Amino acid sequence: MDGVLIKNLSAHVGEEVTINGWLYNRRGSGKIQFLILRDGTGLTQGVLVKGEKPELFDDAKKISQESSVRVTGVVEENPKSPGGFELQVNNIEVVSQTEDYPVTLKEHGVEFLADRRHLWIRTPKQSAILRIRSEVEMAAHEFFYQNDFIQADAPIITPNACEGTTTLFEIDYHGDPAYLSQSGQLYNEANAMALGRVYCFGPVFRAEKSKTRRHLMEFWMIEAEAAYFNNEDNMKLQEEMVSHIIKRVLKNRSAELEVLKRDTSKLEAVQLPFPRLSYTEAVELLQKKGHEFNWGDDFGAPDETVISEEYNAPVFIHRFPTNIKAFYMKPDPDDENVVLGADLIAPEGYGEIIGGGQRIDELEMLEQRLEEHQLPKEEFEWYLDLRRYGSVPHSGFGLGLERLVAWICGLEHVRETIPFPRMLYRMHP
RNA sequence: UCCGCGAUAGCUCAAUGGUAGAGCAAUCGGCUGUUAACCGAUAGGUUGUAGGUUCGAGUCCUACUCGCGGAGCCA
Repeated sequence: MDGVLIKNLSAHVGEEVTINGWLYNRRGSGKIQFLILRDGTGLTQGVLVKGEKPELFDDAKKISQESSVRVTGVVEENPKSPGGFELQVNNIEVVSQTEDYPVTLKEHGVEFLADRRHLWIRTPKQSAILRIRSEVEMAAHEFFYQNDFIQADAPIITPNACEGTTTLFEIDYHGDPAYLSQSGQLYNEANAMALGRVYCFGPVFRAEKSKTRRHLMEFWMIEAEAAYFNNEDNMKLQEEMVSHIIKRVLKNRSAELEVLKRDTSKLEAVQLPFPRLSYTEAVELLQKKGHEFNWGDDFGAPDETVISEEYNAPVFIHRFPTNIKAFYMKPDPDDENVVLGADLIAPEGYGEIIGGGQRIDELEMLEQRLEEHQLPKEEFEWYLDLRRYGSVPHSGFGLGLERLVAWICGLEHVRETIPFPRMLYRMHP
């Protein structure tokens, strides 16, 4: 493919180049027109003057919104053009003419856009979000590699529930029931005993009928697990990762954050270390602020928002009551009523973005927990083997990619952070 | 699953129980530096579905469908 990407136009001033893209919009008067072009890397404009090329000028007038075009012209610097550079057009090849494009540049409602998600993602705001999502993903991979983690992906089809609590999507596995994974954690633990420090990154599925701005039925989770890490090591790893991701997005995606009108001072304010609050301290904070809350209850979304508003960085809440957490969470030796785990709550009311903790490494205690949670022991024999053969203290966490991206982008809803969201009552297109 | 709100032109929205309208998009025309360009004209409707109240229903009532927001659960 010949051509230059719009984001690289600044390196070609004075040269004739070809942009391979689509007609985003057209403006102009009777004698001059501006073709606003997009190619996925940005926007620029092609300029046509009637007096110079009357035939090309008239042909260009017939090109409709979102037609695919290859536009050739000479690059000039111009502050009035989107991106600061424009093309003095010499030739246009219409690759495909579009008829009746449904998504206009004016206002649309959520339902209309969601039904046309495959076209909605072409708009500047949506493509900016998706570029930031990609940047977050790359930053996470980069962070893990810099810290000697190996990517070891977990299976998506699983024979049983990971934690036995959440509702699962059931599938027919050649006659046997199987389930779409809600977490790669148990497999991560096995991989960590083999490779030391591992992470997996993939889609997970929750069939629960959650209907809020923070929930998807299918979402992407970055999960890490490290042998010989205690809960403190684990929290340190998490805050360094989140900090690394934010720094890289600020550095490489400032143009996209600007398209989203994101107040980046909120992101720049995030400093290490993140504040740490025990569950008990968090309960006291809520009570002090006049909220009714009893020790032993789990936090709801409004409670998380109240706590997060106290800080301008994500905040860890650690040592939750043992009986509201998953079966594999290790009790604190100093207080068996609480576990060595922590949730990371994002600022500005975005809620929990990470859940993690130290895992039970003693065989007997884990067997007892499986029984208490009424989980089928035979399905977990392989998991118990990890405690039989060379068990070590280990910790890990899972980060919800969409919630992190929603916070970084300052979005109202996680549905815009993934190209094709799967939500309660909506899985088209 | 529960609570609340909504559905009118392609889109975004108006319309005291009394002739369904505007902006944008579309189509046609005008305009030599536009920035969701602008200006003029044309066309565009079984008011989500079914029933009810009324002389008369977009408007009031009932049911249903679909959507949105929130709760719970979680990331």
